[in-house]
Order: sequence, then C-alpha cells, then structure tokens
Amino acid sequence: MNFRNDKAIYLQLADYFYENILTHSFKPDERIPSVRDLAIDTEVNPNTVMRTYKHLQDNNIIYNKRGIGYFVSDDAYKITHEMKKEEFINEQLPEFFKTLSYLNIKFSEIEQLYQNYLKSEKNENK
Amino acid sequence: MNFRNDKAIYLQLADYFYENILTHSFKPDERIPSVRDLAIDTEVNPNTVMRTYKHLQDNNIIYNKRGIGYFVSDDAYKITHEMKKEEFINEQLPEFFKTLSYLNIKFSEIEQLYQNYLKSEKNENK
Amino acid sequence: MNFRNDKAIYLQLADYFYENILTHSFKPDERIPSVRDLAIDTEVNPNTVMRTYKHLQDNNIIYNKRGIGYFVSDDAYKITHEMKKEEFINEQLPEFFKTLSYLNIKFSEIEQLYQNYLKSEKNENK
Amino acid sequence: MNFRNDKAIYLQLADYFYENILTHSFKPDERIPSVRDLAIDTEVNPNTVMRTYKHLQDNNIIYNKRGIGYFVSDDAYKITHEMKKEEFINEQLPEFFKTLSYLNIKFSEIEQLYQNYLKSEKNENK
DNA sequence: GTGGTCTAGACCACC
DNA sequence: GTGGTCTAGACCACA
Repeated sequence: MNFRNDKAIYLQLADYFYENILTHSFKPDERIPSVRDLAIDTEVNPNTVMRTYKHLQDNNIIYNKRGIGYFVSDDAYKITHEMKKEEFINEQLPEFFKTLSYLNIKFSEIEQLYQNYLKSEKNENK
Repeated sequence: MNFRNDKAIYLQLADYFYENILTHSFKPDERIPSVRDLAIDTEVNPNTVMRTYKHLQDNNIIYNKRGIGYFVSDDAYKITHEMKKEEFINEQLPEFFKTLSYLNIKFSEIEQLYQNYLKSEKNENK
Repeated sequence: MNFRNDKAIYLQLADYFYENILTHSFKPDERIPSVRDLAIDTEVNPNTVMRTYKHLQDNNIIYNKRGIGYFVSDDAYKITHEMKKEEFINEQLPEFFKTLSYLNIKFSEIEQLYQNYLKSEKNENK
Repeated sequence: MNFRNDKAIYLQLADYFYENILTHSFKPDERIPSVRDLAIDTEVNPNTVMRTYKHLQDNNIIYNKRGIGYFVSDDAYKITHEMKKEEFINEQLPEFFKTLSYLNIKFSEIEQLYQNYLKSEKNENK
C-alpha cells in the first residue's frame, strides 16, 4: 500500500475501510484482517493499525470479539455514509463552491470533467 | 477571526490573502497590514503572521520594502490563480468526484445547490 | 448467553456459577454441565469453559471426578460467600461511595431505587 | 502518582481528570498540564499521557489550541456528569443491588457504613 | 515551547 | 492465535 505524506497513515488506513464499506465490499459481521496481518500487509507498525482499529471502533464502525478479532458492525454503512455526507455538505462542498467562484470556473466545465471521470472509472473496473 | 483547528493557522491566514487577491480586493502595490497589526487583529502570535508573510513572499505574491512594510506584487493575481487552479484540478476535483461517486450523489443535486450558493453569495454582498 | 465485552468471558461464566451457588440453585455434590455441553450452550470455546472450571476448582468451589465430571463442593456456598463479601467490602463499596459523593446523589434516592429493584426481582421470580 | 494494576494507566489518568472536573477543581477554559509535564510528574511515558488526552478530547471534555496546549471545555462538567451518572445507573447500581441481594446484606448496614465513609472523607479534607 | 505520529520491541491476558 | 497497553526514542510541523 502506498501512503501519501500529507495525512496520517492510520487515517489513510481508516479511509480504506470507509471506501470498502461504502461500496459494500465489506459486509456486516464480516471479519477484517487481524492487527498483525494488516500490519505486515501494509508494511506498517502494528501500533499504527491498532490505532486505526481503535478509531473505527470508537465510531462504531467495527466491533471486537475478545480473542477472535474485529468485525464490521451492522450499522457500518449507515454510520459511514452519514459521516461522509455530513463532511461533504459542511466542508467539502462550500470549499468547492468557493473555489469555483474565485477561479471563475463555469459549472458546465465541471460537468464535462465529471463525465470523463465516470468513463475512466468504468474502464478501470473492467 | 476564527480559525479551524485542522489546518495550520499561518496557512489559513494565507488563504485570507489569496481570496482577497483573487477577488481583486487587494491590488498590486497595495500595502498590506504590518505583522504586528495583523497579529493583534487576528489574536495570533506575531511569529505566525511572520510565517504567513514569508510564505507569501517565497511565492512572489507579496514583496517587502525594508523598514516600510509588505506590498502586493504585480503578479499576485496571476500567480495565485495558477496555483489555486492547479490545486483544484489535481487535488480538490478528483477528491470531489470520488466522494460524489461513493456517496451516490447525483450531479444534478450539486448543480441545484450551486445555484442556491450563488444566490446567497449575491445577497451577502449587497 | 450474552457476554459483556469488558470482562473476561471465563470470569463471566464463573459469575454464573457464583450466583447459582449463592442462591442455593446449585447444591453440594450436584453435577454441573460437562465442559463440552456448556461450551455448546454458551457458544464459547471449550478452552474458555475449561478455564472457568479450573478457576473454580482452584478455589475449591467445584471438584472433579476423573472421567465423570465436575461437582459442586461442600464448602461452595461458604467459600463463595466469603469471597464475594470481601470483594464487596474492599472494592465495590468504596467505589460506590465515591461515585455517590462525586455525583451528588443522595442516599435516600438509592434507597428508593433499591425498593423498586426488590419489587421487580420478586415479580420476575413468580 | 500510584497506579493500580487492574486498569490501564491512561484510563486512571482520565479518572483523575474526571474527578477534578466533577469537584470543580478544573474549570472551563483552564489549561491542563502539557503532555510532557504530566508525563514527567506521573513518571509515565508521554505516549500514555497523549492517549489520555486524546481520549478526553474525543469525548469533548478537553480541547486543543494548536501549539499552545489542552484546555478544559465548557461542557466538561456536564458531559462528565452525564457519562458517570449513566454508568452508575446502568452498570454500577444493578451490580450493587445484585450483590446486596445475593449476600443477604441489609440496606441499613450500608447506610451506617456510608455515614462512616462521609465522616472519614470530611476529616481527610481538613 | 506545544502536540502528533510513527517505529521497534516488549509483555500481558484472553480465546 | 487474538487484541491491548506500555516504554523508549525519534522526527516533524506548528506557535
């Protein structure tokens, strides 16, 4: 896994789970990798993975069975979706509109770029 | 001035200058507040303001006349615009599209929200 | 059986036996379930049940007849009662008083709640 | 500071803050010790203190000013009180009543012990 | 000076 | 095997 340098690794790991939950790749009650395994896979210190899992558990996105492992919670999708939507509406979107307006970018341009984005996404998943 | 806690204060101060430059509120060769004054106004450590000014100066957005003060450079608009546009295309936009897709938000919804945003902006500046 | 996640399962299983012994539901020389049966019943790893039984045996609350099973010891009630009373006096009670005091809860409120508790208990056992 | 061995140090540190907030020893917007200072005082690793502070911040009991330190939040008392009261009602109290009933302890005995406890507390604070 | 993150390595209880 | 906590020490950005 490649990590960017402008965001904490443990949060980038969390993002990975968010995305998989939002795309239904991780389903309720599905077990996620053990702390150690994910640490090895991602070449990251187990403490860092632990931090991600603790973060997700605090948000009720995963839960723990003692001595067995971590599992996706029933409300994982709902919680994640709400959280990300709120972030989007309150933070990302205003910033986005502000930028559009400051840079004098027409909305139609964005629409065009979005069509291209969707096409490229489609091809990637083929 | 209210600062968010998830971004360096000196960068939030820089954003303030970027916005004013992009909206032509700060014009070339116009003097900007002294470090001390801005520090008092914004209730921020002078070192932090200094850092903002150094940052802007490094990017040739302001220049310094020794013993007199800081001034908006001739190319301030051009440089700021290019910088922000690049940021928008390479960082903000991909992130934005990704979010749209993950959250299953239709583009038409965004368009509607943008119309509302423009209207509210208009009324604010009356 | 539902287990809480903040206490070792093997100790929660032990609590189950303590309660039954204190209420005389388990009598001296009565056979308790086999490790395997209890493991199936409670959906717990047999090792965990084994640990509970070992724990109880170490405290002379149950004893083992090789090849036959585990049985409640003669002193089970006495031992359990002493142990729990000591725990109550030295740990639970001081903690309880501390909380009362920090939360500004009047003792009379507790008394009232206790009356209600006793009533609900009574109805449950009808 | 002396730590017990049956509870995580970072949570015992948190308890210390809870108690001081509940007794109004820590007031809103009061600065609490820096991570390093508290680590030295308590002879604990800075990471452990950091963990306590993060825990408290997640619960909105303290907040952070970038580069300056941590401060008691306005709602610290309210949040702490609610949290502890809920814990008391849902966990400590039922357990307490259960024990009383199993051990055949009369409520009047407890009342007497509580009077003694209050007296000893009083003398300690003289 | 402040907090924040990360690594490396250890030890423990529990299943 | 699982997670959870802790230490020691390092490095960084920020005020």
